[in-house]
Amino acid sequence: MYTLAEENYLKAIYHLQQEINGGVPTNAIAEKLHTKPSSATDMVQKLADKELVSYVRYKGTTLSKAGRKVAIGIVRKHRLWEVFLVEKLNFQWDEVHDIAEQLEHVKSDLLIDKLDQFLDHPDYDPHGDPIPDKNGNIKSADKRLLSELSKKDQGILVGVRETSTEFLQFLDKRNIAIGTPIKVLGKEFFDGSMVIQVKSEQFFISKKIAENLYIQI
Amino acid sequence: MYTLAEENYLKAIYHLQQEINGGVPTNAIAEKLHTKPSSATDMVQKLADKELVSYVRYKGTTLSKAGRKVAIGIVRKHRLWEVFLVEKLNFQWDEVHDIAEQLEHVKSDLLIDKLDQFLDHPDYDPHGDPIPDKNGNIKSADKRLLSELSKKDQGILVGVRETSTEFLQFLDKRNIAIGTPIKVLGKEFFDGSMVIQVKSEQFFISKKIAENLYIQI
DNA sequence: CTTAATTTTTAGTTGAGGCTAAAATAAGTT
DNA sequence: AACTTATTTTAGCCTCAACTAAAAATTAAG
Repeated sequence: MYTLAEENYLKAIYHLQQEINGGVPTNAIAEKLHTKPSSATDMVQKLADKELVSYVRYKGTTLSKAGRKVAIGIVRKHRLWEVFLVEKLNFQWDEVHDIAEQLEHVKSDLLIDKLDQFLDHPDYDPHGDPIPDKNGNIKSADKRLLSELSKKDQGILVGVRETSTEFLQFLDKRNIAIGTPIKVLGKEFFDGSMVIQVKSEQFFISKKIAENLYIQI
Repeated sequence: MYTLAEENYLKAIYHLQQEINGGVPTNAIAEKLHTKPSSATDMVQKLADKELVSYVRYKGTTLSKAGRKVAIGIVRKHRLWEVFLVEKLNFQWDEVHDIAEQLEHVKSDLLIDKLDQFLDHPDYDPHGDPIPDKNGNIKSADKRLLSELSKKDQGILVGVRETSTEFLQFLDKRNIAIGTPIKVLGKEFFDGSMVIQVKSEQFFISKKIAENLYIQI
């Protein structure tokens, strides 16, 4: 069994690997976990001793096969609990992250099996992120960032990259949710801002917003 | 907020106070938490500093009002989660204790409110223990131990004192569950053993068994 | 290609929560 | 009352996972 801290580090490294190619920098890990670089160095060295990551001084950290397995297990639990909170307990999608962050560390394989069954084996969590199956396989839809689309492109919102309350409520306020069709009406080369069509309304959005929305064409 | 260890100590002291009159002995706390007496001394001193218990050297520990409030909060969470596990996820009543022991430490008042609502405000957990309400009030049925009854007394099983897998499976095997009517057919003065009638069957049970079954007459 | 800035690591502390071994107090017995 | 036994506490130490301050390695800039 792994400690709370170990699980959190492995999960953080896993998520950072999705965004960065090559080894994950120690500072990036520290920042994600709101801790100091020296603490992160300490922990990745311990994880390397346990063969959960491979770590080269000054070069960064990558998950080993065993480490990835642990990380994906945590991600699976996190996302299943999020579905539970939204679908069964009627939480809003912007309220569930912190609670799922606690629930994901509860240890019982049987519990997760039964929860998965109770929720009818969902494929995606409330933010559109895929839920790994029992064996760690992840359905990866070929989505892309809204910011990468061009004028006249259109598709369906299938996920969000940011899950902060502020961002999710920004979307709620504009009636933008997972499954909502979105069309690019215009794109400004200078700053990457866009005008998009959402149902019968048009919105101006900054590049920063567009970089946090995943669209399936 | 309280640490995991603090919560566990407060809960243990709470449960021990139900069984013992006067201050709870340090050794009893240590035994309940599978830790050493010296560790227990350490912790109760810290809890006393925080005014969660009152502690007198060599005399024992009792919960303060604040400490009791915390303990009852944990008990409420534990029992609600047990109901969830049995009613919604189809766990057996002997499987839920360890998992609830983890879930009880998840911190979110809103979560517990919503869980309580989802479960339709249950009054008792799967072992027949009352679930404290949001304000810490507990419905106390006037139950008594089967071992205290005499020949020809009868009543309904409303709770169990032990919650170990072994004991609960012992009951399952004999089709004895919460709500089952039980009648004392005979009682041996020498060792406190009994013969009881359960539905159409009769069982011989030792004093130890009878001391762990709560009956409402 | 040397210096400056940045990133990362090392060394040494801290606090929580355990432990062992030894000392102190309380309780029970002659 | 004195001695034995059981309980409880103290003292000192350990591990985990954080921290600060200082050193070292890497990268960027002049």
